[in-house]
Amino acid sequence: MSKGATTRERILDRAVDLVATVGFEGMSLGDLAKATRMSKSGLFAHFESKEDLLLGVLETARAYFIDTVISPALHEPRGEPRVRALLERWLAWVQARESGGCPFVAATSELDDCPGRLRDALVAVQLDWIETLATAARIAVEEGHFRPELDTRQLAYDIYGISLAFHFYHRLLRDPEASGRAADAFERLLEASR
Amino acid sequence: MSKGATTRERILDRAVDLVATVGFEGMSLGDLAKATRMSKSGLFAHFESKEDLLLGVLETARAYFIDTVISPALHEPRGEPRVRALLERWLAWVQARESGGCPFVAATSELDDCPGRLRDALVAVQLDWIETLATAARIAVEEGHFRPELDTRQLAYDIYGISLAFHFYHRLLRDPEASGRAADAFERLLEASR
DNA sequence: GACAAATACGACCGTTCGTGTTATTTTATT
DNA sequence: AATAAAATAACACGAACGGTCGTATTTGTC
Repeated sequence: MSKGATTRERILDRAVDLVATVGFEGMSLGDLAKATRMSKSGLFAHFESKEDLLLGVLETARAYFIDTVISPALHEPRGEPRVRALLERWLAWVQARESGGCPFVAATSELDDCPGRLRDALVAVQLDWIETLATAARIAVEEGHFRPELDTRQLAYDIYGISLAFHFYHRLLRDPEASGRAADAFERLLEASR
Repeated sequence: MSKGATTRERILDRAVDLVATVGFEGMSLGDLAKATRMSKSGLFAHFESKEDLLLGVLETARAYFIDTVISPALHEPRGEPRVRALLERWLAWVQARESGGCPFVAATSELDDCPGRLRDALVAVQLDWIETLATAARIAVEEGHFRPELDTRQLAYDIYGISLAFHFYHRLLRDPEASGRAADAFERLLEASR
């Protein structure tokens, strides 16, 4: 891989963390230059615009999310264990990124009213995640772990809600019981799905 | 009331909408001046700093939230009807603010990592809301609508999750079924609480 | 080691940021 | 109608913004 591509990746890696902390709008090229110890112009030469950079950030975060949340969960046995792994990995993903939390959650509030490629990319990521949850639930129905008439898309919604509530309790309220609350809600949800 | 105080309120009213759309960091004094058709300096004379202005925005939004969500719900009969009213009014509150959604949700992602008076004020608002939910649930237990051993703080968490999932489905994904999903989840939650 | 290409740099553009200071207009009181 | 006070505007400031440009430095190839 060329040196340029390596640098570009290094920039994007740093940018993912920065964006999660200060948001998409909040990250300036100057900040990112400082964080990567490059000059602003040298850094910017790797991208054709700031939007292009931010799209790169989103794509990098997406790849990282797939690696740390989705792929490992897909190696769990089909059915309920896989559904369980998806939520648990997501909670761990939020807790691991101690500063900033989930970059997609952070991005949502700033982008939900800003039409554009960036918003489209974010919607795609979120729909994909919800689809992953629903599919895992459908497999759990096929495996006989869940009731046959279960509305799997509704289950995806429910899990999504548990996740978001955890994110807010944990990161804004700093509630030490956040993960306990999430676990409690999730277990009742699984119970009701069987 | 003096003219100055009137103007200050007018500014804050406009600022609440603007903040919900572009976020706390995203709203500049220039934007707000344009929106209120005032000069930047004439506007700024009503506040001693931008943080002071933003605190005013938060307080204004809080008062508005109490008027449109909490107070009407508290006029509903004690017990389950009141719990139901709280969620329904919250969903309506999000849908009514077509641009920006709930300003508190918008503010959370930007402020959860920024210690300061602004964050403290936001946490207070959210804790107050959660406490309101939990109290309404506790009353429903007293009234015999809900099971005596129900964990009412957990119920508040669950409702919080349903609300947030609605916010994201509705505003980011523009899912027309968002409110149906929320209603479905809520009815099951109530059922399980009886 | 020479040379072209890739990469990074410092300086700088016009604009906007938050925030002062000063002047002008509007309002309230006599 | 005159005047004091309050409210608004005009203007300037230094810093930071996204972005450009010409130049220097590094890199890979012969």
